[in-house]
Amino acid sequence: MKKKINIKTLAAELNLSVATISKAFKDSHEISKATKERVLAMASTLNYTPNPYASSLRKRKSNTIAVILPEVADNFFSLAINGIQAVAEKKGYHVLIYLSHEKFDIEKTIVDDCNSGRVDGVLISITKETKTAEHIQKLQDENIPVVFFDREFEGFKTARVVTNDYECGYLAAKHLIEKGCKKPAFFSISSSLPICIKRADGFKAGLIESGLYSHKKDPIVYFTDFNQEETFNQIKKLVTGKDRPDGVVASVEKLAVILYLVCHEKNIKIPEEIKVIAFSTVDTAPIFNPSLSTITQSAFEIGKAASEILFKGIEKKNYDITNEYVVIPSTFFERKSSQQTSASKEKKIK
Amino acid sequence: MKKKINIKTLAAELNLSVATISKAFKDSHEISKATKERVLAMASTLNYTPNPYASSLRKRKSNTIAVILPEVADNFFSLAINGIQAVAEKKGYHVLIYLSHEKFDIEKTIVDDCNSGRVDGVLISITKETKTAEHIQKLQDENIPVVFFDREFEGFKTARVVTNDYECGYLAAKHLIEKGCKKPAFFSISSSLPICIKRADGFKAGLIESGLYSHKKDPIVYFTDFNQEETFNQIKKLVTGKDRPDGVVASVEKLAVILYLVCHEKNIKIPEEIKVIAFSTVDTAPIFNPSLSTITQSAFEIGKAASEILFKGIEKKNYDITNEYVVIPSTFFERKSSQQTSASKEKKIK
DNA sequence: TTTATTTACGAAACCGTTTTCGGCATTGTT
DNA sequence: AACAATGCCGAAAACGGTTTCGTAAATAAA
Repeated sequence: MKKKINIKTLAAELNLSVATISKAFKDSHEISKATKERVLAMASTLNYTPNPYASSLRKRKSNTIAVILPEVADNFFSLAINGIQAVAEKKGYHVLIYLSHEKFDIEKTIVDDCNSGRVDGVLISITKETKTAEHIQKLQDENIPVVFFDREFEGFKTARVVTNDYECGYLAAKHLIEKGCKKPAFFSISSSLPICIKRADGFKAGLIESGLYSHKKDPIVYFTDFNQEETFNQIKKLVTGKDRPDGVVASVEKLAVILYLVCHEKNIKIPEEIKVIAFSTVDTAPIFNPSLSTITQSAFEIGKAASEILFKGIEKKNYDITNEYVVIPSTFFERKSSQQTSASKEKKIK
Repeated sequence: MKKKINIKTLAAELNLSVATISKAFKDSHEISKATKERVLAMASTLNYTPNPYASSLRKRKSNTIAVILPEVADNFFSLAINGIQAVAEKKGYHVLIYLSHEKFDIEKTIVDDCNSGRVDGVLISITKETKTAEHIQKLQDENIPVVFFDREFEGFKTARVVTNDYECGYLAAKHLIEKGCKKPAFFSISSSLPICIKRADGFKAGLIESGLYSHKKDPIVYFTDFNQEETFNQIKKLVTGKDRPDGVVASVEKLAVILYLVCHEKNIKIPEEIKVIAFSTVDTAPIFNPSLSTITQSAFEIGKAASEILFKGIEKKNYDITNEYVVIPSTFFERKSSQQTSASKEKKIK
């Protein structure tokens, strides 16, 4: 067990004070060029690396940010992490990843921990269960900048980076209707998540505008449990039952995939019998059977933008980021799953 | 700007010494039950959270691990992160994520930084460029446990968690041949990454065993640049040229996806004209057009196993993990993309 | 009653940096 | 020659916990 070398041993080795070493490392003007070189040289031969925790303690600065996600199963968050990492790396920051697993309790525990000086800022996408922002307020109270990305908490004043969910929901509805759908449905995973509400509201607005909205039959279908099999059966029932939808907008990728599986099993033709559009960042959509029309969020850009705002808040200490509100529009990729078919064409002509 | 409360203010508030507070928090037997309760109560009303860096500095323990990945674009690493996080969370550890972007220089910088006491252990999947393990050796020298997962560095003594690459490559080759392929090819992304070499070697062994291996025409095709378009053209050329393969094993998901795109564009029928098997963890493989046969790594389990070994190394200080070698077998999902077709059947019969 | 033991707590050193402040040369200014 | 300015460096006090060691009081053992 060889002795850990620190700034003191370096100082002793060079017959300098620790203060000098420390200053030499940050290229202070107080230190002569010659001395700096000596220090650097010795540091490299001794394999010295400054202890980040001592430094953080003294400077009250961690050079670390936290990213709190509901889960990383989805491709969206993978891409977002890339975007975040890209700018963190450039700034010389470290990034801690936390998973809340869609549980509010876990989210709260994580957020509270972030309040300890461990991080200089936090990026968060809230869980489906999150109904209050008190825990996040506490972060703000301690002057730790927070920015929501993708999944925000409404009615709470913080920086946010989201996509144009309402417009996309609207666009999806109009598109399906234009392609001949009479009874489109919206598959949602939450009745409280703003991201889902907005998409659903936009969708509903499209229906209303086209005179296809009926209060008796809510076009929004909720899939709130996490069990894949359960969801599969639920969709199967819906899609094979009477009054089944002839078009579906899936609020998340997973629901579209399960819908595809059901249709394959039940031999229901997409898009002839049912048209599908999904909110999704999956890059394999073009090779689905049939290729899947997607509303694709710029996940990387969202992550990037969010962290850029965060760093503004971190670096400019008396700069208020809580008014920052960035909307990064998604793009619609029209593919076969929502194509007009001869069957629907005829109906339209009739 | 309200004053940050620390253990000292807590002590003052309660007329106790800081030592007592500190001990109360770790439920020391030296502290009476009554005092502990007073401390906890006051801590909660004052919203006190101990400073982790002060603690880490003194204890020489960070309760943090590093995960170094080449990239997180692939679904594999998303799942692996989940597995890692699952056990880290249980142990009360924090996880830092680093991306090397397949660059050795970046990897080295990251690894060197990990040598500062910032982390108690590191999980790493090396880059394609990594040809030496000196930087990792330095970690070991400082008694920081390291475990390779998925992408290991061969000939270096550390804990490793991998999958049965050779066997899978062999199996894939045999499967294609059995289904009627006469000229199968293997799409690789690296000629040095053990993971690719092993898969390719297994593949080659399958060919040799079936008498289909020819030295004149190496069945291993390399795609070493990162440009999607470039790769697309390369594959297009290969697949439309003369002497094109009638079967492909893709060493990574991305190559299979691009191959699909090429085939769709060029109207080449899968599996009739070319059969495809991919090493992939993508969960949408069943709904590809056609559904994709995959050799699926248990990414979550690999991450989980790797971090469990790592924590063994962290917790039992004089326990040598460098001999740990876990192989988590992948599972083969046979789907339509590698199905025997009437065309190939006839050939076989002839 | 005396002595040993246990219980409950405090004083102070320590972890490895950063930062303030002060001081001694050396150089520049009148 | 006297003084100010500058360049270069060191001593020491933080930062906020943890840990060792000591000790007074309370209890148990003799």
